[in-house]
Amino acid sequence: MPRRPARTLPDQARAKGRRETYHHGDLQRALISAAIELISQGNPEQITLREVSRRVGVNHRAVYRHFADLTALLAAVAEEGYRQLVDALREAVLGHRVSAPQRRLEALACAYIAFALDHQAHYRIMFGRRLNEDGRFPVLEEVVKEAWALLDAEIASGIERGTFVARPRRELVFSFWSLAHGFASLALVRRIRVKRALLDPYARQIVAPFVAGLRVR
Amino acid sequence: MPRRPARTLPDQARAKGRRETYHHGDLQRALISAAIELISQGNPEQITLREVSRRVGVNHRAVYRHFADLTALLAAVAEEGYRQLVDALREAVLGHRVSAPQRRLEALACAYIAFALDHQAHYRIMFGRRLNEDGRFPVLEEVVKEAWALLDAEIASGIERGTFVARPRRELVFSFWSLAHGFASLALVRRIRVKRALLDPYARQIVAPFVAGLRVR
DNA sequence: ACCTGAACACCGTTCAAGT
DNA sequence: ACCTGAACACCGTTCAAGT
Repeated sequence: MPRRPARTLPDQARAKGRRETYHHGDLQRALISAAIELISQGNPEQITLREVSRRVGVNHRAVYRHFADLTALLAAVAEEGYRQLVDALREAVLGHRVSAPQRRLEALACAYIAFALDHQAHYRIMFGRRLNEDGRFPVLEEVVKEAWALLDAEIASGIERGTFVARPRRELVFSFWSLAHGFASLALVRRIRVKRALLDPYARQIVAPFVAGLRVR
Repeated sequence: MPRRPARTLPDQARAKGRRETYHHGDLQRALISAAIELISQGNPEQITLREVSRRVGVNHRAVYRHFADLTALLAAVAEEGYRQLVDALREAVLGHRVSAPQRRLEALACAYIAFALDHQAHYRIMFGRRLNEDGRFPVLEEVVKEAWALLDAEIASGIERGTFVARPRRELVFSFWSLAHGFASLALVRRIRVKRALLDPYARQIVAPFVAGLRVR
């Protein structure tokens, strides 16, 4: 458990020996981190305002300084998750710069699904509920678009090379995303049972018909 | 709101003019129906033991006669959902008895996705959480297998006809299911925005690369 | 500006009873 | 057998205050 940084406690407070629960760091950041740590081995439902603030060491009311409500905190957690996902996907593409478009798509699918399985609760927060129902979290939408752009670039380059069929990219990206997300999501609820060690070959098999269908004939 | 069947109220109770909240019908069935009705226009989270029992007109403790806990009620709701899904899928296949295997798969995908969109909260209960973590609901697993069997039969017949590649059915079924579930699930959280009226052509486009990839070359 | 404390209206679940 | 009622330990959120 990360200790509160003993930074700028008001002198009065320190003198009185009280206010030990004041945070005075980046409380917003601390709350998000605590929430993510809280679910690192567990369920999304474990994120409650009260538990998270307890972990950070502040009154549960303090959360409302930085988040309008529980949904806002969850949106911030989701946002951070999408950022991590984008990083993971980017790394996967970078590791396959010289591969054929088909292999690159497979690598992308593997990275995507591995992320979901390795961050189960986090992934479920990212995709389990409509968090942005009223359009309150535009930044969240931005980060999602980054992930989208990554997939889109792969499809685009495959089409450009003449390897993939020249269907509208939008369709193909959604199709690929549905496939990867569907597999990940079914694996998370154990409708598909996969051993983590065998994930890569399994994921490749699942993606295979789609990738084959992309080939120009 | 369905009224309690005025059946076998104990005479004493009737005489005293109390016990009006006794149910004395098929309370189990009534609770499941009330739960499903409760979410027919709304979120899965609206199902609470207290609200459901309120709707049926019994004390919230009465639920525990028929369900071990909230999860057990949700499992029953999910079970009923899978039954309805199987019916919808079966109807779709029956409507396309004479079509080519590719068209039949497309029809199946459309029916699947339409079900998810038309029963959003119900679908999210079916696929949103691991309900059967401890293997407590074997019947639930049975119904899921029925859905599986339907998809499997389609793939099998396509392979048998020599239309689909002879890959292991397990792989192909999971791949198809991932695609359909992924699309449905992304549509539910609005990561994919589809107008309900345009669902069928849209779904067909999403499934197209997969179906193309199934073709023997 | 930032945090607290008490209060409100909800939960699921347990225990001990009523008919 | 079946249902109730009070109690417990949780929630998210609101209001009014403290420093």
